[in-house]
Amino acid sequence: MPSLSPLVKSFVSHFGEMGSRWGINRTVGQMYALIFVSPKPLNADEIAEALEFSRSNVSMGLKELQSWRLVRLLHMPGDRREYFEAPSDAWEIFRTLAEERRRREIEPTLSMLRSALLETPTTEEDRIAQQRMKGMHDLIELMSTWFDDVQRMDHKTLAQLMKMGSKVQRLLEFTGKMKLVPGGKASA
Amino acid sequence: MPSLSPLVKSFVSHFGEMGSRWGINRTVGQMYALIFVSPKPLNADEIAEALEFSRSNVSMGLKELQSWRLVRLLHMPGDRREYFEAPSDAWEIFRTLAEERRRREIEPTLSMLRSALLETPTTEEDRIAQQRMKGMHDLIELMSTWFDDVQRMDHKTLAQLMKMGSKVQRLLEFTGKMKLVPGGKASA
DNA sequence: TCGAATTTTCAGTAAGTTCTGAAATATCAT
DNA sequence: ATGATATTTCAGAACTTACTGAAAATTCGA
Repeated sequence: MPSLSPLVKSFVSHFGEMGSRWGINRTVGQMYALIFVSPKPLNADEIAEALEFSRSNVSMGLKELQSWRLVRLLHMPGDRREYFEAPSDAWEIFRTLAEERRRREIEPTLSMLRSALLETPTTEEDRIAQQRMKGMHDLIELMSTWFDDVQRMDHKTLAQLMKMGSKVQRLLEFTGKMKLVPGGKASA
Repeated sequence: MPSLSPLVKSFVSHFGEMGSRWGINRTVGQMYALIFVSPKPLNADEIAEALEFSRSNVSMGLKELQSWRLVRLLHMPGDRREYFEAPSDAWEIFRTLAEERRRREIEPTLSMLRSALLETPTTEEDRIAQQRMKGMHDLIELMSTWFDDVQRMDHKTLAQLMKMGSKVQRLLEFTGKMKLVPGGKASA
């Protein structure tokens, strides 16, 4: 993997920048980008060489990418080194990211909010604060369960739905005038 | 705003931590949390005192929050100081955040990907790299326009839709068997 | 078990960021 | 205009995070 093509170089460096706006750091972002576009799995030395990072930095970075489940570890027959590849399906990546962020950010926030909502407010200030926290809690929870739900749909349906965009609204209005038969089939 | 209640304190400090996993820094996260739960608009001195930050740090932080459009500047009659409040509607906050992230992260990424896709790949490696970038580009674009669309729906409908979750799928399957009349109404 | 190949750890340093106090600037009532 | 009040800027200090090289640990074939 010696000297990257300009195409790959610009992709890699963009992900470096973006990564650092995100929780992930610049070099880790670059490592991910490199693995993502690589036609074959890469080992740590190849990554270190291509990006000119120290071997140990690459080792740390790979650990982090694994903790985000963004890369998969695998072995090549007859080679003792560890190789890494990234899923190339964008939907899958998105799902993984969403799940991890949920676990790391959403869940802790929900649980903080829930315990705040259990307190009995003693002052008017606290009453109002709690009210706002409730609004935030409810929205996060709504989105969260929606996401769970939707995540279980297959790509095709999901894509179809997204392409409809706000047209679902009309559909919704229309079907509001029908009764949905309990068995799961609708009838006019 | 002297000495925060424990309720507010824990909310504020959680947002400090969370903020720093995000692009925003710890103190800015705390300032936002404080403004969000406050029953009335706050001025810079009140924030500095409540959180024990230097006045100048508060000034910088408020600038940043304004740049994210998370707080609104306002004046109190007969008071020369600037006061800040945060929208308390969680949906509105969510929309604002989504718009800002889109502008700062999604758009630049899309444009990087688009220009990468215009290149004619010279090697097999680049061909494959480009193919993966295309997958990523298409997904981001799909989500992006979907988001635009959905954002224009009113809260009620959106909430209704989200509460349905994956049940929309059934609806979709069912209506797939109907013809949608061009005029905008559906008929069986 | 040995030792070569590979990966991980970690202390120290480099680089980057956040925060402060002091000074500069702006705003407004008089 | 003046001065009192409010806000911003900015250089440097304090703190945090990222990165490296060297050493330690692990793995595995022979």
